[in-house]
Amino acid sequence: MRARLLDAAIEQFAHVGIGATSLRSIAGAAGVTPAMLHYYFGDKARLTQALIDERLLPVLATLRGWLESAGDDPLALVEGFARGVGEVVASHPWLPPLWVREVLSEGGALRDVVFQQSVPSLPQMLAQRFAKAQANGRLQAGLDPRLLVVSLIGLTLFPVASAPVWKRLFAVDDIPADVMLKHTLALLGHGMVRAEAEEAS
Amino acid sequence: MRARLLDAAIEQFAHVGIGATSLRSIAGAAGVTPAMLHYYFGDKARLTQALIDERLLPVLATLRGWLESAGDDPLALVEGFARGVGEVVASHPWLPPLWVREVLSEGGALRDVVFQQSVPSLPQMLAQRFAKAQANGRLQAGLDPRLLVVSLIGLTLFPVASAPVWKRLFAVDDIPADVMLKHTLALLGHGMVRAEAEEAS
DNA sequence: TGTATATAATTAAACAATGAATTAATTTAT
DNA sequence: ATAAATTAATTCATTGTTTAATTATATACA
Repeated sequence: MRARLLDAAIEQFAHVGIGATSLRSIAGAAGVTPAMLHYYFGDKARLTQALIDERLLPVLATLRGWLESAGDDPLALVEGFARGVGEVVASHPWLPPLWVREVLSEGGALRDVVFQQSVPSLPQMLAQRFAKAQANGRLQAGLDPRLLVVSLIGLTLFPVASAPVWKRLFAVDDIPADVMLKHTLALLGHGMVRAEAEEAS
Repeated sequence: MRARLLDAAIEQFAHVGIGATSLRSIAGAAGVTPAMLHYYFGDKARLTQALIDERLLPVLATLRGWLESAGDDPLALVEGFARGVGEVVASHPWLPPLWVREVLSEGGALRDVVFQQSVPSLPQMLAQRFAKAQANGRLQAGLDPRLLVVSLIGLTLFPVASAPVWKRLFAVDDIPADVMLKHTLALLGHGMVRAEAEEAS
């Protein structure tokens, strides 16, 4: 039941936002009484924290693991990232909307929490690894590593029939492009906002 | 006062979401009593509708106007788009977060309303115009117009010191890069989601 | 010009509905 | 029979909404 409550909660949090979600509707979606939420989590804040600890952070750790185990071959890196994002999004459909609403957005309720727990910025990691690959000569000189990241995103958005190489890299099985889109946008946004903030300080 | 209420409302709607914003906090931010909202708008739904009609749609029309008057010279098109987005975002800082939260996001409260009113997808318009420019021979063959759109976004996100031409195109005066980012993400997301939906049908 | 009067703008107060949070009682499982 | 799980019922704060009363603003008239 605890798990079902977490399921219902994260689904609604992602769909309409944390602030706009009532404990009643969460309990209702799980088919139980609102008192169950108090029984298992205490209050809304601790429910949210449980969601972060038990659902959000593990997923981010998974994505990070993909990057860390990808070596520094740029093509493997890109493919691993695309595939990893695709699989994660396919199995956790709540991630993109939740990320956009509550982490990426200004005033998002999870923004500080997620950032404080030193979740690494995935796009930043990607960019660093591309830079490293370039330093190792595995990336043709003159191609800015950052442009690679950009292309990664762009080619996730557009089905580019005229670029077969890229298309092969981004043929992430049967995951719809718009799902890929939303998640990639969210990830990108996350990293960019942080990068800007760090640059300013 | 009506205008000040709209200001306060759109600011909070953008910042914490429509569902999570109370009429009391809107009135409080405007320094008046909640009854003023009833006096001017009736209820929350009509307040939201007024916000759409009087604030959101005019801004979108402005952006569309820039595109329509840009001709089909690709460089002018890109520059005009970047400048237009920059100016709009600078004068309407609530647009990016509101767009991400309530239009782009699944379950966003403004999603259906905005789409129903046949707001044109800016990225789609951009892509079409690039295609036209390419057909007219003004764009070097082999460069997919869609990639241009992607690069436009990418170069808005990353300060690409190694690509002076692009950098010149995107030197949008003193508009911070992260502001450009958020809005571009939002615009992009809007267009992409619609494009995918139309492709599927 | 000054004053009365009507209209607009604003507040104060209150209502019903919903929300979060808690407690005690009841069921279910072990 | 003991503990865990679940519900019913309750409390208190907040929200959306409305009404009546009050203040300001404009308009008309002497």
